[in-house]
Order: sequence, then structure tokens, then C-alpha cells
Amino acid sequence: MTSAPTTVDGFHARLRDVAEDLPKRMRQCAEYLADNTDRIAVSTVAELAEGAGVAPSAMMRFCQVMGFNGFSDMQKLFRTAFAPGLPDYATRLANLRERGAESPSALLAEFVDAGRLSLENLANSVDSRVLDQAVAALSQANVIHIIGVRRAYSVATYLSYAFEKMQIGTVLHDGAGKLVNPHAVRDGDAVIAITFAPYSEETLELVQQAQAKDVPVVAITDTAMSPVHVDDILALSVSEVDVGAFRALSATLSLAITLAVAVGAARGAEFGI
Amino acid sequence: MTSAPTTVDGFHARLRDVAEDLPKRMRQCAEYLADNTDRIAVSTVAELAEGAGVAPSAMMRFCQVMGFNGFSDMQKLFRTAFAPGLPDYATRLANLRERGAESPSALLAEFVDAGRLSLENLANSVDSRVLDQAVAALSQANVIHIIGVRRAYSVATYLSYAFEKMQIGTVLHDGAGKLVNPHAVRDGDAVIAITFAPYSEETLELVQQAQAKDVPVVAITDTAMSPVHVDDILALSVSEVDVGAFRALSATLSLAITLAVAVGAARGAEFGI
DNA sequence: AATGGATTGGAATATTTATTCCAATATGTT
DNA sequence: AACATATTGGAATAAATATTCCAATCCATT
Repeated sequence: MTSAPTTVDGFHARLRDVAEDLPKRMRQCAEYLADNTDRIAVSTVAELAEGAGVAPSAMMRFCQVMGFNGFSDMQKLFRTAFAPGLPDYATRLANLRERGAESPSALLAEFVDAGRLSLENLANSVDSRVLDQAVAALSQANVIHIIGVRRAYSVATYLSYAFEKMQIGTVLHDGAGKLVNPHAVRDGDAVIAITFAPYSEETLELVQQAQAKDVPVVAITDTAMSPVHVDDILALSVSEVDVGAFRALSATLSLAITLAVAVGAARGAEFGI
Repeated sequence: MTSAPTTVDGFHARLRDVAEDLPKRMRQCAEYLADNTDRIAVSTVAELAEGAGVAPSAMMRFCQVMGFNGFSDMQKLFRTAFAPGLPDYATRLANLRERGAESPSALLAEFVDAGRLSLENLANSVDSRVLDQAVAALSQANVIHIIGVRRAYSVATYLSYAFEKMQIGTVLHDGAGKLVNPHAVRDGDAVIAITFAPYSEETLELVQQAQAKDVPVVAITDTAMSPVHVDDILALSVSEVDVGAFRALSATLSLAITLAVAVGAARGAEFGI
């Protein structure tokens, strides 16, 4: 009989050891506990089981797989190791900042903060009418063309991935070597253009080509001053709060995934991204 | 009847209010709990009573003096206050099914919420020691190799973009056609691997190759169960809160940009991303 | 399709833990 | 000192929680 872990680190190590080759429910338990280790001390089996999406008895069994006598035995480990230092978000951020103005931790605090502000902003500023229209247009599209370069390219790759997972056909135009192929855009398709200042030529060009063919265009862009804010284009603007000269993409990505999932749902695609 | 405190601060305030003019045993309870507030979440009445040197029933009575229905009621305050985020994941999922699929705006609200929680989580859980080490390792690298496929590919492209903007040499291994080129990794380089469950072969392979050559590896990954959580790898784990079966990248991207900017700063590169 | 073994959920049970109640004790007042 | 009132501890009960067990289901193998 293998003995039970006696430290939190040991617990994680065992979790990894055991992870391979585990039946479905047991795996769910492992994953949930790995992600929510800190809840173990303050939850009941039933609560954890629900969180993991399994029956209480399954969670019970998992404790034994881990080498404990039972749940209480496992919980004891976390209750004694329980470190009170779980201050709230605000003080935690302050702590990160204290590690020195130029330290990576302080920087992380800044970006986290900026991200939260950007998200808040997004929730308030998105025009839900336009969002609805965008989803509708994309749902009916035959092929969805996605273009974005530089910083916007990450967003484009993410959208492309998300759509493909839901078995929605996409073409990712990656402007590599300035080679965008506007001729690939046909009647019945739709275009998603992601562009931020300075608005790249390639992207705008593809947008124009699409408009000339009466293909609907959805744009994810920054301010209302963006060149894609014209009639006919379904422009969704996101303002990211920046940290110094740098700008993250938290809000933009959230908008992107929303778009993808909403379109997937509208098409009745299978879930599971 | 005075109502019970609903926050930890409120609890302490009430404790002070009540402190004057208390019989002996009640006073003992008050003092003990003031000193050991953090144990409340993880103890039984009996344990706390023993700690305070009183009978369990006395502790019980004290809970009522404080305005709670009983001990469980009081404990609930500390158990929920402790774990931020969303305990009842199940109901949220149900909500999503009900309204999210119909209205893109509601879906957006979900993702925004999830993003904010993920960011909070990130601030709480990042190990700043590992972050420092990662930045140090990358700062000294000759070329930084970046690998990530599927969902992680967006993160990889973003990192690649950010580094290039700061004129830091990178190679983006995009596993297209399963073609990763481990031989490109040389002594003096460093690797950033981004991988989430299910952990892709290509990524893990590149990591192994790098380790064989004693090239430092920084990993951005999901749970502590991830296979990159082994010695020698500087693993930064981010747990994104998911919306139904979908998971955004808000927190992951924030961590990525932090890494990039911190490395840039450490190298004294010109800013401007 | 049939078999065996693994895996699972739920009902039944055991255990722990919270809560109430009351008799015993202490405290203060006259 | 005698009384009334407040406080206390412990035993009895109620409730919550963990744990076990078994029948149903799933899965792979033939």
C-alpha cells in the first residue's frame, strides 16, 4: 500500500503521478482538485464532488486512490497546513507591487489591473445591437475570413482556432509577406477584421474588397476613430487600458471568444472548444 | 435583534463592540477568536472551544451573542470569504444554457465576468519567485523559442510579436504539419512553452529536447497537474475560469505580456510595443 | 452479440459535529 | 446569610457529513 502524501507539495506530486491512466470520473476529480486545492480545507465532499461534476462516492474513492483513508483524512492535511494569508484581491495586488517598482510582480499587478478595467469597460461599452447583428451575419456565412496582423494576429489565430473547433469553416489571412488573397472571398462569405492603430494596409484592403462584393464585414477595433467605423461595417470597439506604452488584449480576447461561441450556438454546433 | 456581521471586517468590529461587559467565558471566546480568526473556517466548535478553554456550549452561545444563528452560520462567513470566485459553478453553467446561448450580450457578460475572476486568481496565485526566475532566464537567452499549438498558439503569436517589437530575437515554432524543429534550439537559448490540457505532443517534445540540452524552459500552463510541473522547468500556472465548456485567455495573455515586457525591461530594450 | 471486468451512482449506514436544554454553580444584592 | 439572577458545563438530541456497499452501467475483448 502506498502511503498518503503528508505535505501539500507531496499532494500535487501524487496527483501528477496518478494522473496518467485514470478513468473518466477519477480524472475529473484530479483535475478539479488540482485547480481548487485551496478549497479542500473548507469544503465538504459533497461540495467538492459537485464542483468536479461527480458523485460524492466518486470523490471518496478518489481520496483512496490518492492514498488517504478517506476524505476526512485528506482534508486534515489541508486544514493543518491551512495558511491564513489569503488577503483580498486589493491587498494582494498591493503586495505584488511592493516587490519593487521594476519587478516582474509589480508589472503583473499593473497588467492585471489594466485587464480588469478593460473588461469592465467592455461590458459597458459594447453596443449589443451591433453585436447581435454581427452574430447574425456570421451565422449565415458560408466561410468566415479572418484577418489581423501584428498584435491583432493573436486575436485572429484565436478566432480561427475557436471556429474550427466548432466546425465552422474559416480562412485565416495572415498577411505574411503582405500576401493577402482577396479573391478567396466569395459571395455568401463573411469577414472578421481585427485592426488597431496604426491600421494596417493589408487589413483595410481586404475589408474594402469584401465591401465591394457586398460581403458583410465585422470589425474588432480600438476607438471610434478607427477607419472601419463606417456604414455597412459592423464595428465592435474595445478600448484596452494600457500600461505604459504597452497594451494587453484581455478584453479583446473576451469579445472574440464571445463572438465565436455565440455564432457556434446560433449554428447549433456541438460545444466543446 | 441585531443582525450578524456579513464581512470579516464586520466581524471584527462586532467583536470590539461586544467586548465590553462580557462574562468571563464569553470574554475568553472573544479573545480567542480575535486572535485566531483564521482558524474558524477550518475548525469544529469543539476545537475552538478547547482552544479558548471553554465548553463547546459556551462557544455556541458566543456565536449567538455575535448575532449568528449558530456556529455553522458563523463559519459559513469565513468559508466563503476565504475562497473568492464562484463556488456554485453548476448553477452558472445552467444559467448559461438558459439565457447565454440566446443572447450574445449575456454571453459577453459571462466571459467578462470569467475574465475578471481569472485575473484575480492570477494575482493571487502567481508564484513571484518563479516569475522572477523566468524573467532572469529569458533575459540572458540568446534566442527565445516559443511554442504553443491550438489554443496556446494565440498566446505564442502574441509573445512572438511582443518580443520582436522589442527587438528580442525569437523563433516561433508553430508545429504546423507536426513540424517542430528541435535542432534549432542551441546552447544559450531559452524556450517558452505554452500548453494546456490536453497537452500536445509537439510541445512536450520540444520541451524535452530543450532539457536534454540544458536549455532553460519557461512554461505557461494550466493546472498544477500539467506535465510541465517538474523540476528544472519554470512553470507558471494560470487557471482560467471557464464559461460552460469554453475558456478564454484573459489571464494567460496578461501573464504573457508581463513576461515579455519584464524581459524587455531587463534587457534595457527600447519600449514601444 | 456475449462475456467479463472495470467503473459508476445512489441508497443505506456509521460517524462526526452542531445544537439545545437543564440542572448545577457562581455572582451580586438586600 | 438568603435570595434572585446570571452564567456555566455536560448530557441528550438533532443535523450534517462521511463512508460503505451493491446493483446498474459502461467498455473492451472475443
